[in-house]
Amino acid sequence: MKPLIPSEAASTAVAADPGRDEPSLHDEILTRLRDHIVEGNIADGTRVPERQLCEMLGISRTPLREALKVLAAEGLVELLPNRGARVRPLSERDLAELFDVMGGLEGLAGRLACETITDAEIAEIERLHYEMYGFYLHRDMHGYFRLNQLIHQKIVEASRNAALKSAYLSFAGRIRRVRYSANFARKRERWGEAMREHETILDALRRRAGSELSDILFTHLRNKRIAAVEHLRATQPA
Amino acid sequence: MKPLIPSEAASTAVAADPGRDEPSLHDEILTRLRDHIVEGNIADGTRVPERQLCEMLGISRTPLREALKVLAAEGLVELLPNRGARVRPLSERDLAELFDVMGGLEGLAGRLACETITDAEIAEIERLHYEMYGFYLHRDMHGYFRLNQLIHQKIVEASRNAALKSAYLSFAGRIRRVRYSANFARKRERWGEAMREHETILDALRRRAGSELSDILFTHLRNKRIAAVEHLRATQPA
DNA sequence: AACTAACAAATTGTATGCATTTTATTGTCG
DNA sequence: CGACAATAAAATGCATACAATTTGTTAGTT
Repeated sequence: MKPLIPSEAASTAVAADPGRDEPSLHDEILTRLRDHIVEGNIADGTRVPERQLCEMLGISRTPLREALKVLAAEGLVELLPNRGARVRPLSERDLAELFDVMGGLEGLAGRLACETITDAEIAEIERLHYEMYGFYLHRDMHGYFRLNQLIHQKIVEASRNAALKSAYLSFAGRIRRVRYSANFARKRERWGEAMREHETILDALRRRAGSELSDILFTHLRNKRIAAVEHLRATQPA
Repeated sequence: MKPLIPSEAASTAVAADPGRDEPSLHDEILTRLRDHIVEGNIADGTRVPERQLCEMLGISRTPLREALKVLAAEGLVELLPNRGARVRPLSERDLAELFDVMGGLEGLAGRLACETITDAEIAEIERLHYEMYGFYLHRDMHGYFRLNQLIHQKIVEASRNAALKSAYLSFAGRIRRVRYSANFARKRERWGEAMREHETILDALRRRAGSELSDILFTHLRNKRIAAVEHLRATQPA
């Protein structure tokens, strides 16, 4: 038999300790459903009966409904009164709004990052930047996109603000589907423009020019917004 | 059944479907619980058994648990694995982070507002500003605070971004308790400083200087943050 | 007397069942 | 032949019931 280790439990007596509870069984369902939606496995506006999702996930309706409520709060699904849940369709307007919010959050992240970022962190971002530049030169869109995401993520992390990071990830999830396809369909000139913008981002970051960086990041995202909305309009002629 | 006035803050998760009545019974519970927590009727970290809340709200556990999941997603409560829900305690760090995010969101709102705001809307905000100035001169803290909130809200609305507004209201709810008391405890010199900041806000808004307004609003909220954290430190000596 | 271990009560997590509302089908009328 | 209405099927919303985990209490041992 496995003996208990009493001293172990006694040593962990901290009250306000973040990152203690996470391996919850219920969160797994939520994550799976979220991923399933974010990855676009359910078409917009499709009515999905609860039973169907239940047997797909191998669970009962109760935890599923709890997860759906959360996803509705996150804005991923729509909960109509007595008519069930649908994947929330993203209108042009929605997409534009979400990109602007992302721009605001990234701008904030950049501003905050400038307050406390270390030389090592900047060096790391520089390294990613040049790696991304390599993908750009080789016209490797996939690699470029991956590094691009990573750089933005690093900036958000450098802000040292968990609430900001959480909100950022939530909004990022909502535009994920469109974001991918929009980037891949991006025009050549826009790509070069984006690359130049990234150079100014890095420059402002090096100088710890928070306010300036905030502006640049917002504008950067605004340009992405324009490209994304154009792409949506082209692929989904409403 | 008694008709309920749909709360503004509750619109976070609600589907805005045109031409559809949404007197959902479940949203009422969510709103009531949220208000009950935001207004500080439950002390931080208190473990509240579900049954107790059930009979308090006169419902069963199922809809209550769904509401708790949503509130957890909003960051108002903490859901520990098999140990139930607690009101999420706000540490100094949490408070500082939340204020910074609010600053970022308000800065974004100001920036966006400058793009499309009408003269009539600016005139309305000017009116509120001078009304607030009156309260300031009469040292009417309550009136000042009310108008202050209203002005910030008007700027957010002028951004014409529903996603931003929703996120803003959500974050505002999380710091509401502290925000009230912090404002009332505000030092005199800080009050005057805040009033001057509001004048620069109005000035930048009149000139539609988006980037500038963004900076000012962030700094304004940063100053509020400092006051709020000081207040929390004074009232809750950790 | 203090600490540990086992037991008991309570609480949470999940599943199932019933009432209400919505959606699909079918039969009738214009 | 098409549209409407009544009925049937299905899905949602809520409540209750059961299983698993946690917490509080008590007895035993060193």
